[in-house]
Formats: sequence, structure tokens, C-alpha cells
Amino acid sequence: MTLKFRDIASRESLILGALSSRERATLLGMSKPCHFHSGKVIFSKDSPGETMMLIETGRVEISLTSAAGNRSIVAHLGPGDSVGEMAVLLGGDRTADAVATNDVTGRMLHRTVLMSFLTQHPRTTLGLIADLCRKLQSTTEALADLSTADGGTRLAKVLIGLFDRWGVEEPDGYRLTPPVSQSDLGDMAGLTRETVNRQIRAWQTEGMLRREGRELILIEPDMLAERAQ
Amino acid sequence: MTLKFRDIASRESLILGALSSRERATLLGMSKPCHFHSGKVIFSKDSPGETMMLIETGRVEISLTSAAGNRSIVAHLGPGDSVGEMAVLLGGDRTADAVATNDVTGRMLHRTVLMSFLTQHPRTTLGLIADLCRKLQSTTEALADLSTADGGTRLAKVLIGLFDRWGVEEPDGYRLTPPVSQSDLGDMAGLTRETVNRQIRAWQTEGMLRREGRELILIEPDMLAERAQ
DNA sequence: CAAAATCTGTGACCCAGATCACAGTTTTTG
DNA sequence: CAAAAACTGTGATCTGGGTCACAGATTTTG
Repeated sequence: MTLKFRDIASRESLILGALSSRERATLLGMSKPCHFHSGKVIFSKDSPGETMMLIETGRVEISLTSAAGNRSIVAHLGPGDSVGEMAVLLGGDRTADAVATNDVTGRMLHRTVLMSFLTQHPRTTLGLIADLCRKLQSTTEALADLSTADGGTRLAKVLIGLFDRWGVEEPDGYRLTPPVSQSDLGDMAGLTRETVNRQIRAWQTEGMLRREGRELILIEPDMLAERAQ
Repeated sequence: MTLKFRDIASRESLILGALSSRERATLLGMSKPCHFHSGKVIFSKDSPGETMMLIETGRVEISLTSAAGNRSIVAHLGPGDSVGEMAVLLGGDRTADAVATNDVTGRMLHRTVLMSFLTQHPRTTLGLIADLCRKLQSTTEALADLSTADGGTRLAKVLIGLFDRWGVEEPDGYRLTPPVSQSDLGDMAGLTRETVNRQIRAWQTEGMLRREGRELILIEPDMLAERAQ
């Protein structure tokens, strides 16, 4: 959590970041509790969406699947992040698929509630706009990068994001838990499972990271940051 | 302009799209005229930015250059589009480079003016948020695509965007004018100039498009849309 | 209007990473 | 707890597109 590349990775939560803790409490008071079992689809792309969720526990995977059936994982969200705010802010359909990879609990917020809250808090709204801009910029930069960077670099960037968000400090490094499968890593970095496998074992023999069962332990964060440029 | 893939391509202008014509007039009244000669740098990344420009005539190229010196063209903006709104909305530095590829005239708007306008028009602000979300979504989708789609598909998408925005209807097709060099096309699609060249001539012999000097004339829009999936 | 700069055209070669094809391991589940 | 399902490991091959290296064509500019 206190990984030094905190500043490199971009924040995922748009809504909550712009709120003061008082405002947050107000909003939460207008929400309803909800939960999803592991593996459940929270919503799928193009379905109508009137609500967003604030995650309290668990993990949610956001993904897009191309017409050709190629899946791409856009984000792994967790406690403190919000899911589905896009469709709510847009007033349209869901723009991606969301699946609970763990058991998830959170608070559900209805579109009308959020929108009236925003119209009453112009200052907060400007903060939200700034967050959206930041996110848009980092995505645009990623897009520019992606065409340039090679696979290893892309995978390194993905790992930085994951460790930054999910890494648990331990005596000998940072543990990524629960584990992320190599094919999921591939879907995040735009690589095949096989390539991910080879790259990770290469890094393992270089001593950058270690594995315990399916979990990765990052031993040399600096080396990883270096590898991502 | 009335190309059928209008709906595929995403709009570039964030600010103006959300305004009613009355509001637009109000904002324009608070702006100052400005102009840039062809080739002039309008602003460059990481410089402080307090103003944005509404383009009236001419063309502005927005680009990012990676540390490795790899340029990527993010957008070609023209009349009706706005330049530099990101830094203004963020209250921070410029997030990309902007260069006038033609002589450009427009109206300059100061940060303070825009911000106070927005706080006074919450409804418009929500529209702006929706626009930002749409843009964010299309960028995210492009990012997901990039790893999947092959070069030809990516170039096809770039061409769709260009013809949609700049194509001029003619008896035998749509003309892209002024011309865009093959290396620029490469910088937009994440390909080398050579690959762009080969792909374009392949399409030419297929009869999808034709060239006159450096200008492209799109003969079969459907074929191009098809090629982009 | 000639020289310089910037584009386009094309072949030869190379390589990162995809695909394919199995084998072994770990986890899930009935 | 055994069978099924889901991961990981690894070699053999294939290939899209990058890199290099020129040659010719157009545009710009002094």
C-alpha cells in the first residue's frame, strides 16, 4: 500500500475522490446496502443502468469484450472505489462488463440521488470534472504508450497498478493477494497467457519477484518501476 | 461531412457540445480573439495553462511524445472544437502538445471565466460531465482495441475519424483535404510510415480509395467501415 | 528557379510475440 | 476424495510489422 510508485499509478475512484468526508457521509446515508457472491455478474455492457455501487469489501473486475471475442480487463476495483458511475453520469447504458471476483459488499446509489446531490454541490462537481479529466488524460497517455512499449513494459505497468492497489507489505516484499491468473494478466496487458508466463519466470530468475503457489511477491519494486520506464 | 459513419467516430469538442446556443454566445462574449500562424506551437506539454481556445478556422494537431521520443498524434481539431480545455478544467499544466497545422483563428477563454460560468450553470456542467464520460469511454475502448486489432484495422479507424471530421463530399467520393502525410497517419495509428504506405496502396488497388497528389479520396466508405469492423 | 527539405515507393531482412500442441499441477465441486 | 475444471510450463513454428537502405517525387524556401 505504501509502495513508492503510488504516484505513477492512477486512482480508480472518480466519485468518492472529489468528496469531503462530510459529503461522503451524506451520500452514503442515501444509499442502500447490497452484496454479490463471488463470480456474479454485477452488470453487463449495454444493459440499462440507473445505479452505481460504492464497494466496501471484495473485488470487482471491469472488462470489455470485442466483437471478435477478445476480452480486455480494464480495471480491478476494490474497497473505496465506485462501480458503474459512467452509465449513471452519462444517463445511458453500461459501458463495460462488471463481475465480482470475490464476495462483494457495498452500497447502492440511484442515479437521481447522485444527480440532485451534484446539482446542489457545484464545487464538488468541479472536483469530479477534474478527476474525470485526470482519468481521461492517463488513459490517453496509456493509449499513446501502448503502441510504443513492448510486452514486458506493458506487463510491468499492469503489475505496478496491481501491486499499488492490492499489494500487502511483508518482511520480504509485497504480496499480491488474492492471486491474479496469468491469463488475466494477459488480458490486462494485451498479451497471451504464454507470453506472460515466460516473462514472469524470467523476472523470477532475475530475482525481481518470487511466487508462492499462485501469488506473486514483489521483491524489488525499483526493478519493476525501472522495467516500466 | 454527411458520412454514414458519423455515429462511429467520437466527437472531439467537450465544452461546446454541452452548451445551448444562447450560452455559447454568452461565453464567446467573454472571450478574446486570437490567431496562430501555420506551424506555430500553441502550447506544449507540462507548461502552465490558464486559457483554452475555441477554434473558428484552421486545424490544430494535438500530440504526445514519449520519453523515448515516440510521437503519437492524439487528435486533429478544427472549427467548433476547443483546444486546451483539459488543463483549464484540471487547474493544472497542459497535458499534451498543440500545434497549428494551418493558420488558425479562434477565441481565447480564461480559466476563471469558464469556471465561474460553470458554477452558475449546473445543468450545463452535468452535460459537460456526460461528454467527458463519453470521451473517456471511447478512449478506453480504443485502448482495449489496440492490443487486439491489427494494423490495417487501426489505420481504417484513424481514416474513418479523419474523413468523418474533414472529408469533403465530391461526385466520386470524399476528399481529405488538406492532405495528411503517411508518417502522420502512422503516428495516429501506431504504425510506421512504410506500413501505412503499403496498406494504403493495397486499398488503392482494391478500389477502396484513390489518391490525387497527396490527397486521399475515399471511394467506398462502406468498405472502409467494414475494414474497421 | 535551383537547392534543400520533406514526402512517397519498395525490396530484403529480422524479431517479438502469437499460435499450436501437449504435459504437469492445483483448485473446485459433486 | 475422485473426477472435472482451471491453471501453469515449455518447446516448435509462424507471421505481422518493424528496421534498414536506397531511389524517386513533390514541396518549400532562399
